[in-house]
Amino acid sequence: MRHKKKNEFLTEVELEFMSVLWELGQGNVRDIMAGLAPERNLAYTSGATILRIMEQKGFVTSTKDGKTFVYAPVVAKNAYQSLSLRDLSDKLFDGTPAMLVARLVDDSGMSEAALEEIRALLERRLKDADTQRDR
Amino acid sequence: MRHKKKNEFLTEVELEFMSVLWELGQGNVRDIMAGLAPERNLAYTSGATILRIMEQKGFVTSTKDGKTFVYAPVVAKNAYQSLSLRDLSDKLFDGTPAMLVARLVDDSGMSEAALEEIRALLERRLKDADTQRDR
DNA sequence: TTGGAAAAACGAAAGTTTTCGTATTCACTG
DNA sequence: CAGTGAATACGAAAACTTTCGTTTTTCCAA
Repeated sequence: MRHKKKNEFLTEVELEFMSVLWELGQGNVRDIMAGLAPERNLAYTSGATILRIMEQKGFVTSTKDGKTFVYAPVVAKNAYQSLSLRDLSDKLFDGTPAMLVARLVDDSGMSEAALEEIRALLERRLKDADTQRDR
Repeated sequence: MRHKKKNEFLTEVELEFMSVLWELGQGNVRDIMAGLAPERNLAYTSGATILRIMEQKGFVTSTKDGKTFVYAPVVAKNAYQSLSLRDLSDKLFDGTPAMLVARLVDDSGMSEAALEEIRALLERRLKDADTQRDR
């Protein structure tokens, strides 16, 4: 017998929907389905079901506009990005984010400009840390 | 009706097993199960089934040692890391790896040491790029 | 050579995900 | 105020995941 596991992660389809919702800020079933990939042919009721489930799981909330539900994200995209990165780092990079960046930099063909940008970001971040420590 | 999707990604449990296998290089069912988290109590037959399925899916190969299967990874850890990063970047960071790193660095959970490590890495990478360009 | 231990083969059960059909509810208009 | 079109509610089917029990095979030691 398996015990029910509570998962803080979105499923594949849920992530599709949530991505649109992050983009829109909020929307009803039709709004959100309109934002999916065009080749995605999903029955209206399927979309409604997915959003209902997402609300059950606590990923979105809804308010009523007339008879229609308007959904909004509960989890911010930033927060979910962080969560996902921590998860990936733990599971696949021995919990060492530096290794993750190394792999990414080694094979994503990042432009020199992009690398510079990241380095600048790091320096700013490190300076902040110093300031904190020395205070 | 859903159409059968071929997934190049490991499931949760498969990743647990594969991680051990990457560590060991190769191993039989007992070897691999011994490498799982200690609190993981899994029947022997479960482990055997998981590895059989992983072989069906093409994630591992096996050779026989007497009556025992010895499994080895087909996909290298590096390659799988890259695949996973590309996937995450595509799905959650608009296909922009720099944004991924930015989020990682902004994430307050990172130690100063880890930040330093990443900066060192980037600097090395940038110097390499310069060397390439100036040649 | 054979009996027993260990491994493999197989199937099945329970949970999750994805999809959609049918039934019901609801708001508005004629 | 009833009818209709749109939305929700609900359940169920199909695929996939995770786990394990039972049966079969296989090696080897007494």
